[in-house]
Parts: sequence; C-alpha cells; structure tokens
Amino acid sequence: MATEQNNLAAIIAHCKEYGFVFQSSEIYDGLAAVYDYGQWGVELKKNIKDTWWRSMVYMHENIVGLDSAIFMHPTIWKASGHVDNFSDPMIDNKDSKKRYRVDHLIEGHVEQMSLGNELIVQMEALLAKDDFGGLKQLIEDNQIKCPISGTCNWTEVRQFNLMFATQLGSVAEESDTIYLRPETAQGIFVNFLNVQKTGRMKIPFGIAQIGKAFRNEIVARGFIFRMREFEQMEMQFFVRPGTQKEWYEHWKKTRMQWHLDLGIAKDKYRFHDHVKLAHYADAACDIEYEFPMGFKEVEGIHSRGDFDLKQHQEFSKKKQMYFDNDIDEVTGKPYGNYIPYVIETSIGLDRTILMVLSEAYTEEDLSTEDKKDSRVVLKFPPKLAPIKLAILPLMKKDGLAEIARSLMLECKDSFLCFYEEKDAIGKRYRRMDALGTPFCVTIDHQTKEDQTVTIRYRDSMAQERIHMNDVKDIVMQALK
RNA sequence: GCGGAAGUCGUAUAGUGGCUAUUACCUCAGCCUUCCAAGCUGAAGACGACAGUUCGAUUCUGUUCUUCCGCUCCA
Repeated sequence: MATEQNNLAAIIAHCKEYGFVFQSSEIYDGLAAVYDYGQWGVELKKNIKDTWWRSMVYMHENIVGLDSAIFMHPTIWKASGHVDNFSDPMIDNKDSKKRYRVDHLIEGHVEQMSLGNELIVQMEALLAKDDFGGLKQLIEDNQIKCPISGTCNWTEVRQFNLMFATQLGSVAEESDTIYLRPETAQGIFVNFLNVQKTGRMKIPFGIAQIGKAFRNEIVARGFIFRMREFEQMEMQFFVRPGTQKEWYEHWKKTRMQWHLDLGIAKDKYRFHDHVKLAHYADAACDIEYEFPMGFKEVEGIHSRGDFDLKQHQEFSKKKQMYFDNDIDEVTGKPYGNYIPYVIETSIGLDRTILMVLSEAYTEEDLSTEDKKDSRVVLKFPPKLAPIKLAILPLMKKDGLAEIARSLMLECKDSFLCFYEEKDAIGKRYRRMDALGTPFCVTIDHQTKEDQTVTIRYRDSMAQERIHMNDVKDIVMQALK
C-alpha cells in the first residue's frame, strides 16, 4: 500500500538533492528568499510556462503576447501608485488593521484639532532623521487616534520600500533612479495602444506576459512561495465598460479550469473573494491551493476598472482611448471613444511550481513480506515532467547501447530524453521516479531479434513489451 | 519586523573542550550481475561564517548569515 505524505521539509530536501531548486549564492551562505532553479527545475518551469502560454495565447485568437522590459520610466510607478503607497514611513492600527502614512496621520490630526505648527515641525525633523521610534513616540505622546477604531493601539513605524531602486546611467551623479518592476502589469498597460494599433486588436482583447518581478518583501518566506525575485504569468484583458462583470466571471471560470486541467483535484482549490478591495479594483478574488503549509494564493483575478489606463493617460498626457465601432443597441450609434476596463489574471509561476511539486511528491512504501522497500516518486503530468523518456540499455555490452543510442537520436529532437547505462535496471528506474520521468524503455537482447523493448510506466510501475518504432508515438500521445 | 528553534559530506544522521569526526543512502572507478534501490573492492565528500574565552573550540560565549515554526504583513 502506498503511504502518501506531503511535508514541505521533505519537498525542499528532495528539490535540492535532485537538482530542482538550490538556495541562491549557497557557497556564500545564501541570500535570503532567493532561489535558483537547477537542471530539472528549469525544465519543469519551462513546461509550466509553455502550458500557460499555449492555453492563454495560442488558444485565444484575441490574446497576444508581449515581453516588456523590467526597467521602465520612473513615472510609471508614480502613476500606478507604487511610489506613493510604499516609500513613506507607515504605521498600522492594530485594532482597525488600517495602515496610514505617518505624515498623513499627523497632519490629519493637526488639522482636525486645529493645532499650531509645532507638531508638524517636530514631525518633519524626525522624518528627516528617519527616526521611526521618535515618530511613534510623537504619535503616542499626542494621543493621536485611529479615525476608524478610535484607539491608540499602534504598531511600530516602518518604512516600506517595496521596490528595488537602481541607477540608470553609468555615472552616478548624473544617473536617474529607476526601479525594478514589482509587477509585469504596468508594462502591458503602457503598451496597450502599441499592441492594439499594430495588431489591429478589437475589444475585447488581451495581452499576456511572462516575466520577472521584484518585491522587497518585509517577510519573504516559505521556500519558493514568497521570493524577492519571482516570475509572474499575467494577462490583462481589455473590455468595454459595463461588461467587466461578465468578463470577470468568465476569467474566474476559465482560469480555474486551467488549474483542474493540470490533473489536480477540485477540493485542493478554493476561491477567496476579496472583501476589502485595493484602490484600483472593483472586484477581486484569489485562487488558493492547499499547499503543505495550508491554503495559499496561487493566482489573482482582479477587475481593475479603468484605473491604470486612466492614470497613465493623466501622467503621460497621452490619450489611452479606444474607438469602438460596434453599434450600441440602445442608442443605435457606435460606442465611440472610451478608456477600456481591465480584467487581470495574474498567476505566480514559482508558486505554481511549488504547487505542482507538492501535488506530485509521493513517498510510497513498496515493502513485501520478505523485503522492505520504498520509493519517492514525482507524479507529474507527463507534459510537465522535466524528462519525458529514459532510454536504458539493459547492459553496456552486446550492442545494446548502440540500439539505445539510435532510439535516442530518433526521439531527442521531439522531447527531452535521458540516456543511462550505469547500474542495475531497478536502480535506474527508481532514479527516474525521483525526477518524475513518466516513461522508461529498456533495450535487451530480444530487441536485437524483434525490435521490441520494455516500456515501464512511472506511476503503476507496470511493464509492457512494445515495438521500438512505437515508443516515440506513445510518448508524444501522452504529452497532448 | 517580533517571538521561538535549528545549522555536522549531496541527503539523512551519531558524537566530542584534545588521537585520522561516526553511520547509512547517494556519487565516482573497477569486478560481478542483468527487468524494480543486489553483492564485492576501492575512492571522493561535512562541523554555515567571523570573533572571543582556552595550551587547545566542531563542542562554551558573542556577532552574523541561512532555514524552519508561530505571529505580523501581503497594493
């Protein structure tokens, strides 16, 4: 009987041991919350990206791809709200859970109580010194209360530098501060008209992008779940105002189906609808997966309204409008010029990798009465498996290796194959199990006579005798 | 960020203020074997880092880095 276990520590150790994920800069004691993908991790990651891209871009005639740069004009982050919301000292009220910019809180208090300038002067002196302790003291000494909860139960004052800053230009004094993007979405928004015009796109249409994003998280933890450098797969879908509700529902359903198509059971997922909405959204939900550490967000679906395009129109002074020639049945006239509304689907690639790993990782007890035995197997869907096929001559001699090599040559152009002639065949099977390889074929003496090989299936461990010419087709069939 | 715990070969582990720092698996070379982790021979590989105490520190102390657990945060 198989015993199944899903604990994070075992998965982390397995990822390290079998070349999926390494701690970044490990020989220098590592770098917190940064990880590298090893030889098999990178294949898994690529396969997940391909699956997403295929389903979003190839399967939708009205969605096209984009690869915008990580560096963007600094004003973009002012327009998006990232600069203002995250560069000033903040304080949270523990009772209302409301977060305030410290300067706004104190200024608001002064205004409300019609106090003099003195408090503002003190505050500015403390702000200039980055004296967060002093700022908190100032708030407490003056009995500044949260307008919502009415209490003085404050956290420490903290500075949230969400974005990583760097310098553009090689001479420091002349350089401009720019940011590493904290989300790929803005690169899509600022290219909205480029793509719409050159692609002759008609609303509704979408732009998809896979790419790195960077966030200076206060707490980055949970293996590859929350990293400082991570990768997103985002799609922004532009719709006619007034239709956003139905499109939001459409994408909720479509994205959940994508998850289920990975072969993951429905009860491992749930929707989490946001009650408290962000400044830009009129509806938002997360798709959560039950990780070893509990239900956590993998993907977000947000109805962003026209917030982003409107902001960019204002900051760039360039119209971000679309002319809609379709006839409005109510007025009998074209819908005309408008700023489209946006539905965003945004999935964390690294989180998806962890999800797929968590789902695949299985420890099986294969003990019989006379022999204790066990195996660790990664039960990836074949299309996600790093290696699709292992080609194993039963032994090195007697020309078996040559036959195996010819099969390698036939298959390696179509999918990733792994050739191995060392060690007993059972050991090689188990090694492939640990990497999640769905198929192994073994070439033996009989192959020389009738061109048949043994195919061995990862999940069932069953073996079958098939003709060598059929191997490629069987694997290709499983990858669909 | 706060509180707690922990870092010994790739993985999992044992142990010690003092002799060449265990053991298993893994890896590598060879022999043998050949359809589910076989055997034999041999080899490589670790006390996270930096200080301090000490004649001597992997062990005690401090700092730091990293990881895990709980809280917190998550536009």
